[in-house]
Amino acid sequence: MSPKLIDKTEKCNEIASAALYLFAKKGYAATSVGQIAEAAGIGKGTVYEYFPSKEDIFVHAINAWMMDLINRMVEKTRNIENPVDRLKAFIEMVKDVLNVEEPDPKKLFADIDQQTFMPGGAFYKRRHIIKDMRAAFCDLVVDILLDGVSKKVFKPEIARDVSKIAINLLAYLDGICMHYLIMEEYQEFEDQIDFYIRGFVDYITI
Amino acid sequence: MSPKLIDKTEKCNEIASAALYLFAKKGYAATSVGQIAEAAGIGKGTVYEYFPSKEDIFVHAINAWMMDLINRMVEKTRNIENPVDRLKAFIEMVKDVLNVEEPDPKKLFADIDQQTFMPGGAFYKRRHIIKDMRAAFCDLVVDILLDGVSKKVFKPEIARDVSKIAINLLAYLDGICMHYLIMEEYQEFEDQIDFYIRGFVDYITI
DNA sequence: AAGAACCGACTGATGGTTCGGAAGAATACG
DNA sequence: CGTATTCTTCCGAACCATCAGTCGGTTCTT
Repeated sequence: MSPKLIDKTEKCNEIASAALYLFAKKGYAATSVGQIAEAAGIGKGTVYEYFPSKEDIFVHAINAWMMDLINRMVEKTRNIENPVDRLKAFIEMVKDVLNVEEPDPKKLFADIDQQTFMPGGAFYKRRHIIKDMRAAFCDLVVDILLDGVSKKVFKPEIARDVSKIAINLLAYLDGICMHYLIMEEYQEFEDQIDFYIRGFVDYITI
Repeated sequence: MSPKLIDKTEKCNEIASAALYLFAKKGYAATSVGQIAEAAGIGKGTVYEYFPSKEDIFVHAINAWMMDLINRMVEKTRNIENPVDRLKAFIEMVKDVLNVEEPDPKKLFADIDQQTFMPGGAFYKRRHIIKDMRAAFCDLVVDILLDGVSKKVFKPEIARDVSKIAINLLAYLDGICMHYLIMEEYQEFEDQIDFYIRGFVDYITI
């Protein structure tokens, strides 16, 4: 009637986790379902007991990865009292994400864009997932900024445009990270961010 | 001895141009060599008389596209006297690029990143092409800024950090364009840029 | 007639998805 | 207690579709 019961959710996570590692290592297209199965220690057919398609594995894996990322960022910056330090800690985390070697995050980013923009891509009809992720990052920055305003460290007038400012800061970080990933000069990358953030902090602090 | 002579270069450009249209419409992976041949009005085998591989078609097509883009930008901004207007004209062109409908540029950008970051990608071992393109854009911005300094419209002290400033501006534009492409809200996009540029111009003008 | 230009059928490899059935565990029954 | 039954879980061989790239031959120009 009801033999061997398995925690489907847990197994899904295991498969997605193994898959994420491969996606980050070789890219989505170059990773076959057979390799995912092998990495997860199961048979190819079994994968399809837990996911209807390769695309769904990607969506699940990326979703978990991004959620984890944003959670860690919120956690790490939550208890920093000084708003300027908190902002800088956030930026430091953004920089750190890029320097993970083994499962290479830049491949994940490239694949996410690909799957978001191409018709038929895994995220093409689930763009809301990507949008929600961006919104979560934006919320964190807004929170840091408003915290600074309430502590009388940042100018009160930035509260009015706080979401514009947050989006612009995130856009800059996005762009400069991309610049670094292409140009591959870490020192320049750090200098650029320092230069920018100095101006930014000057602009928002009282 | 020397029969039918064809302008190889010209034919290469024709094929690449037909290919670019398809790449921008359906993406690199979803475009087959057969479709490129059909679009160019030739047979599949003929394509291989002009290009050794599909990847080379992509490199050639993207190269031509980016060159044309940068040339048009230089051309359009060359004769604007007022440095602030010139800067704004440049930004206007960047915005315009995103709004080309038919051969969708965002798919090209996604494919370029893909082919640059993935081992074995068309640009993976030719990253210098992408780097050079970015450098060309940077040069244009630097030129605009220094022109403004020499015309006593922009602060003289920005000359020292002019290349840092240019890269940061381009990074911001990159990032905010990506933001727009994902979020798909044009009004917000324009407001964000306006907001940023107002601050930027304030910061650099005397 | 020589060689440049062209062509599309063919090849070979790849990889997502399906499927028929094996292995195993809980229950039902004799 | 042992056997049959039933349903879950697992599996990898086989199926199928898709192309990038090749090749042998045709057409065209000089």
